[in-house]
Amino acid sequence: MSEKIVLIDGHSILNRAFYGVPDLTNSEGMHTNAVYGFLNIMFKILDTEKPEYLTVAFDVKKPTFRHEMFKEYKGTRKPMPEELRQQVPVIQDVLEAMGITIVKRQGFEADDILGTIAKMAEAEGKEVTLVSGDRDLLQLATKNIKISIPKTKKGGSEVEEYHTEDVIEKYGVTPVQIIDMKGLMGDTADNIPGVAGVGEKTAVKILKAFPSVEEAYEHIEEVEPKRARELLRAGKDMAFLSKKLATIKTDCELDYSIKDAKLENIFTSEAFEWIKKLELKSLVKKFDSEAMNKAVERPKNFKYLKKKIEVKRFADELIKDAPEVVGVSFFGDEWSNSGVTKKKNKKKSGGQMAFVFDDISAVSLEDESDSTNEYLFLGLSLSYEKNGEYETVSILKNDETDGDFLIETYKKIQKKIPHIALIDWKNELHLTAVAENLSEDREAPLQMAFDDSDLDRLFNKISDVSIAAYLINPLKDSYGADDIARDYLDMTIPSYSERFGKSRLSEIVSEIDDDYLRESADEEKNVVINNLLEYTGELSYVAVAGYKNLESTLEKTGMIKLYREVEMPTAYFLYQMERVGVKADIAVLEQLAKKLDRKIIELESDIYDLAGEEFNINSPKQLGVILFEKMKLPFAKKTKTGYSTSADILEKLKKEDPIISKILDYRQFTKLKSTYAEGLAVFIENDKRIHGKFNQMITATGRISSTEPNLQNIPIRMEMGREFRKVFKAKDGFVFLDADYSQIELRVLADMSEDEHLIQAYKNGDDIHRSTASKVFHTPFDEVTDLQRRNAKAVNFGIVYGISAFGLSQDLGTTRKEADEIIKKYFATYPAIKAFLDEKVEEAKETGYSYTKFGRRRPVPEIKSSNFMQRSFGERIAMNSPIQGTAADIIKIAMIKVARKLKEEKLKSRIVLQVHDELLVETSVDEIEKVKEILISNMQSAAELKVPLIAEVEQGDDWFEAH
DNA sequence: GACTTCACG
DNA sequence: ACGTACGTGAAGTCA
Repeated sequence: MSEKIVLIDGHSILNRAFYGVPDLTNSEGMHTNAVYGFLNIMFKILDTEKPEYLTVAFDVKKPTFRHEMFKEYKGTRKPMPEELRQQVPVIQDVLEAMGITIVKRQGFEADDILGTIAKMAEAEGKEVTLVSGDRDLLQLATKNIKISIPKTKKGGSEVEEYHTEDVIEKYGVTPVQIIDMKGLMGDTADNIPGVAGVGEKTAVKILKAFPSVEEAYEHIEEVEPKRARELLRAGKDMAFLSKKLATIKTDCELDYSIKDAKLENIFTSEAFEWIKKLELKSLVKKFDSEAMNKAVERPKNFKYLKKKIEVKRFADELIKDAPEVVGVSFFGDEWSNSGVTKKKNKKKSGGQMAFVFDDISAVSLEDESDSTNEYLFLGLSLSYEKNGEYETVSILKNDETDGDFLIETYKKIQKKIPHIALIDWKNELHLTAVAENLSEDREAPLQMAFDDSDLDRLFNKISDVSIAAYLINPLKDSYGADDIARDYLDMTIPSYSERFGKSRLSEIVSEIDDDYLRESADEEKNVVINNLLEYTGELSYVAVAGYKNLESTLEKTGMIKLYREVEMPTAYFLYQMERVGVKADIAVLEQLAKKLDRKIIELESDIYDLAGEEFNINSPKQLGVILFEKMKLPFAKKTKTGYSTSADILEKLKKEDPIISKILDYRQFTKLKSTYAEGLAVFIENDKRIHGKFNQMITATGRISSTEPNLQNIPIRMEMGREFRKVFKAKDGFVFLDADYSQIELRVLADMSEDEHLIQAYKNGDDIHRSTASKVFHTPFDEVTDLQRRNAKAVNFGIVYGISAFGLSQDLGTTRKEADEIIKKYFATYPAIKAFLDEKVEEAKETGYSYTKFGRRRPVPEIKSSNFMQRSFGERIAMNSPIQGTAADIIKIAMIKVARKLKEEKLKSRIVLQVHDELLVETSVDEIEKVKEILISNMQSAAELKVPLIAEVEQGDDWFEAH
């Protein structure tokens, strides 16, 4: 058996993959579909061919000789779409990471390179498989050179294969004659002109009689039919030029030798990194665990301390050495007390955060006495530089080295070390609190582990690399140790799930704990122990090794101030807010649930009666069939995977049939019951409070998000739903003060756009929507109608969202044309706003980012898309993000100012919720006036805008009353 | 796990 | 011609 070589036409296959695979992007907005398709095709070919050698050829985007000759023909070609162009260097990097030989040579076309190598290989007696998406290469087919053309058909891909005889069978000419064919008939795809008037039929006829174009012209008198003869005569120059253009060269001078293209293991760890970065999850399986775990470069010098005395000695020495910075990680599990499976964050994929979020349907492991503990502390790791190298020490919590002891040790170290680097400080604060057994007193969440007597000092001392990475790119979906290592240390470390699968860290620890202490572990256990300790060590190692790079990037991008003065304090006060929680009255919740239940049951039977049968009302699919097929209601308006039954569609059908309003009510009530009545109940802990999470590293714009449960979407707009705000109560001796900003986003717009009209209106304290209506519709201020005001309000919202005529028309219930008119009038009235929005779009196009007033940035990759819809989306993002993001910055600043003031004044009042433009403060009755003043003054002075920043405060015993 | 729907700012 | 408002999270259905 002779050896095999596979040659791939890089651009052609990438192109085919791009158009054959639906658009895919990773979490950063990188397009990956072409890369994904390319790799799939390549893997499939390698699987079937099992070659010894592999080479991929690419064109270089510079005019080559052959390009030069017919660039006037190729000049008409459409440029490559941006989404594809981005992927060209990526696939080359991936292939390189796989150790695959890539040939791209200035001055040569990929076709010519492939032709040359194919002939070279054939001459060496090898079997050649040439993979390309188009048929240009068929001329190279011989009995040793096979042309493979992958076809992307639904339900899997097929490959068309051509040796000499296959070409003859299909085209009626030999491979070599394909060149002559093209000389005669041309090739529209390649813009080869051919002889005018000669098509496939004639060309084949001629080439049946004469083996080549040259011979046909030599015996031109014998060419039949006569018409063809005349055409040939007229187009002689074209025929020869075309043939030349169509000829693939096989004698290029390449600095290439086949033995260098020897195919080795392509599933390298470098390639695995790429696959993870691109988030091509289905390809991950192809990499064996060896490739996954074999690091390019791995942290080393791991130590594990077990005895108290060892730890003490270590701490003393560390303090004596006094490194500038130490990486620290408190590790453990987050856990739930409710016995109910908590929902995980939807947005997680490849990497995970340092701690495991897993369900706890199983009986809790230990420590049942204190079921209010949300977190389980398991140990501590420290990492620092010594003699030019990093050393890392892990200590598991055990009977000797218990929580108190470890906290004491850490406190000692922290006091003497100027700088601490860590991953996800907020999480770590929770774990230190647990380690200290602060759980008894959650309302005084001042932890011993961190000296918070001087907050400025604290915020400057701590570096949270996760937050830094979020600021640098807020589009990622996780900022765990593995992510930081990959993105900033150029290092591969396994993610949590790669190491431990779905097990919780506490399970791993309890498995090995005793043996680890006794040093009596067998081989197998040692693997587990090492795995665990490596993992825990990496948490602090990555923090200390990565923080410099991250912080210098923050400096370069102008975000260091935002990081130090906004994000780090935010992390700290969010921790405090989570720890304090908000009181929830389960009795109110149960009452509401009962009320809803009664209504739901009633509605349900009414709906069945009206429909004439029972069905699942919650199934849009079944509902659609009932409404639009069985009941034949008109306007089965929208479809995607069926009929749309969304509220705005149903709303329009209300007068058609009484069933519609019943369904709308049913929807509303079941939503309230499942999401709020039942949903909230499971989160009420033993202290009668809900300790939701406020995530700082989720949103693209800088807002905070709320989960488990989401406390930022408690109903308010509908009467019935609004009742749920009565669940949230201030504890005894306290009331709620609820402070919210008035139209913060529009005020930010006024400030950033510097529009005089808007600024003046705000300075006057005018009703802003009325003012807009008055100006846009040329109506005296006092004569503005309700409709005009409503329309103006919708436009103001639209502006903030990144206006589009269609979106506005949807909202107003008018035509696109009318909406367009209104927008035109608006921009005529407020030219500075128009200029501002245009400028933001331009800026995003030029820099790739949107920026807030405080320097926070958001990448907008969509804005360069060749797809109209995507690009428009990018433009709206570019208009909205600076506004929404700046408002988010402002409320973060306000929150920090308020929380600091409460602390400085040693008040008992605490912020318990943040809802984007609102702060809810559980206020001690004796502090009401003071806190009111603190809220208003600090919120209003959070930013210097060109318009007044207004905050309004209300008071109540529950959230219903206070808002 | 994708898709719909709907709660909030 | 394209088919939408910006930013989130949770629950339910269905394959």
